[in-house]
Amino acid sequence: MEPNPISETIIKEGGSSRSSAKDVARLAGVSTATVSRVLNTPYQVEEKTQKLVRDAVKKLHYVPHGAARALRSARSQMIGAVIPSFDYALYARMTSAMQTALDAKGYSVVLAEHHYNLKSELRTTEQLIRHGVDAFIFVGLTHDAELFSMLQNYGRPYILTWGIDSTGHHPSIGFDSRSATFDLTRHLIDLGHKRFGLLSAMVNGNDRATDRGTGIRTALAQAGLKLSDDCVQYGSIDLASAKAMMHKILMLAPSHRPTAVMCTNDVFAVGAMTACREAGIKIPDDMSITGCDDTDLGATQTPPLTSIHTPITEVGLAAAEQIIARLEGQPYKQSQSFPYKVVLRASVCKPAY
Amino acid sequence: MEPNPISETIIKEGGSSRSSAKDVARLAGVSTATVSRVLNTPYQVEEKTQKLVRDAVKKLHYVPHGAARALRSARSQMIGAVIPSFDYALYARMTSAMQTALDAKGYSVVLAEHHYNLKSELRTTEQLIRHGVDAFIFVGLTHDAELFSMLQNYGRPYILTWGIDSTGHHPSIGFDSRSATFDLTRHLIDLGHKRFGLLSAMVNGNDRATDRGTGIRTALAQAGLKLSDDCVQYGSIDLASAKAMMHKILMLAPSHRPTAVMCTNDVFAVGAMTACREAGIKIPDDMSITGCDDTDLGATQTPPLTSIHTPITEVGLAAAEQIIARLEGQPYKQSQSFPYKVVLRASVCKPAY
DNA sequence: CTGTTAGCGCTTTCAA
DNA sequence: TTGAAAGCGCTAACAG
Repeated sequence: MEPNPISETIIKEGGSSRSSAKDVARLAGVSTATVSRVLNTPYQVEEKTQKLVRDAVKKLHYVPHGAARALRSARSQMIGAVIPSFDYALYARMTSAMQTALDAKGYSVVLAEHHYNLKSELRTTEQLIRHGVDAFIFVGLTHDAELFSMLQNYGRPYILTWGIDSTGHHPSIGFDSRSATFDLTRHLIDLGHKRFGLLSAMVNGNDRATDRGTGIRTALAQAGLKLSDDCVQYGSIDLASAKAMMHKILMLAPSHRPTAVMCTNDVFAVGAMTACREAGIKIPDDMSITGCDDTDLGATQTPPLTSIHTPITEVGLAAAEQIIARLEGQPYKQSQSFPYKVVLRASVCKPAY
Repeated sequence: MEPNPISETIIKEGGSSRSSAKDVARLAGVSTATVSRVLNTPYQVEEKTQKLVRDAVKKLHYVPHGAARALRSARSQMIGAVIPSFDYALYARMTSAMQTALDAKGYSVVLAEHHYNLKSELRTTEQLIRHGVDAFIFVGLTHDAELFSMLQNYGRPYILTWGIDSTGHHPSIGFDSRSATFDLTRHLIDLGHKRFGLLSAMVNGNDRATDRGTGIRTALAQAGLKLSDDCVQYGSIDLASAKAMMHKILMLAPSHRPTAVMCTNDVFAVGAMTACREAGIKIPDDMSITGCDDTDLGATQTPPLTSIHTPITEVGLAAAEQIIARLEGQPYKQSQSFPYKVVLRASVCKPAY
């Protein structure tokens, strides 16, 4: 008996192994090229043939092989998001916004954290390039120099977020952190505060924290004030570390102790509030406290935290749109700035004299 | 003049386009097969040759082409994490834990959200399969039936998290939500509460919310109590929605109004606290409130929120380890359960009579 | 509008 | 221990 080609087809249909374009082509009675066309450039194929192919695709549960497509077309449809940390609500929210926008256009998000370490960011990005990621979104303007040469070398478009690159070297989407904290500091100065404290994220390679600090110092300097060294604490972004930092400030002699403590993020501010509560220090009467990023964590405190609303969803969406525009050769803006908003709440008031 | 093959090599070295195994082979004076061996099975290559190749790799900044490798070896080293939402702190934290563990083993995490929609989860997973993702981590036990057949069809290993599959059909890593809320409810009953309220996430396809509700109802039933319909509210997981839900409950006649409101997550609980504050209802004296997941958001409230500490970092790490074990054919446990912990804080007390 | 053919960059036999 | 050569599944160029 001759082997029957039809029975082979039938076996394939029921089989549980992955079906290929070849299988679809055979079932539909066309060539693999036509299968590819139906999926990628359907307008080049006759309606009737399309239906034939689509039916076969459905029947076989055919899903094109991404790696093969990526290899052939040099495009993987994957965007890398390289983020400092997932545990900070705003980074998570930005990623979420990006993912939604990219998913809608058929791109997938490949995710990596670098835990505020620029060398780790470099290594991780290299990994992603190796995995075939087409383009990148980074947080912040400061990065390892090698990062940019690597991206250039592999022809990978990228966008920096959370800041605006005034040198114009890199495409960027963000907001003016410096001016935001400047404004907020002015407000505290206007209330009559003279002695300030600062809880800051480690500034090493973290331009968001650096800029936020700079905005504060600039405003103080203009008012003839300054931050004394023992009123400035640096730490990692978690509540325990924030409490410890604030505790140190509360140990200062009352005549030295700040009447307002500003924080480069809401987590620090909430940790500071907790430390004050535990020490019996009243907020805002004995101590004014401000945060940054306007998270739910801060907004729901008692009293609610004064903060700066950063336009992070907008940044995430814009970054997604722009990276697609670059990838698809459409026009795009070199840099975009979104407005922040100072949100005054009951965690600040005039200093007690 | 003859074209000079050496100058061609020199040009390649300085060029900015991506270098391939061929380029490395040429520079090292070996074949591409040897380049591949040095990178993947170095013990098969003589030390001296290895050095030659590695030097060339460094000089050319060679990074293997992931798609080509994936195509040839049918493994992309990418793990898909399909998560309900990034905006919920605990999912972000789990993803973070997974990413750290997977990154250490050379795997990348590809991320997707489905916004609590199982059909969207199915579509998104198909996308990821198409992109060549090797294996998957999902949240929850309830999924579209087609999801499992698709995974089977494409031979993709997966793990369900945040729950324990008692049927043994699917590998799972999680904790016993039902028993956790049962315990907490018992505590409130012991305090003397008789009228309960519940703020729950939409239970449609969300087994975490379903189980949490079941635990509560079971404990109440055992004590001869029940949830009256107008004391149960369903909504999406954000503060505004939570406040609105709690507001409805506060509108009930005082004789009908619950003395304790339990929530299937901390966001709801904090929204409920806010609503109470705005309505002048004292917590815990006039109203006891409980959450679930023990987030910073709840723990830093005034008064601090009673909640359930869910072992989510452990789940994330274990899921990462297990998925690698499956992928690499090592032994693994079919299902793992981690202990939760009820965390009693000042947001609950005896009911006022 | 559709089929044929070549080849993306790598890994993996098979031979030497 | 190494090289030559085949081919993973797909898309793009070229014919027809």
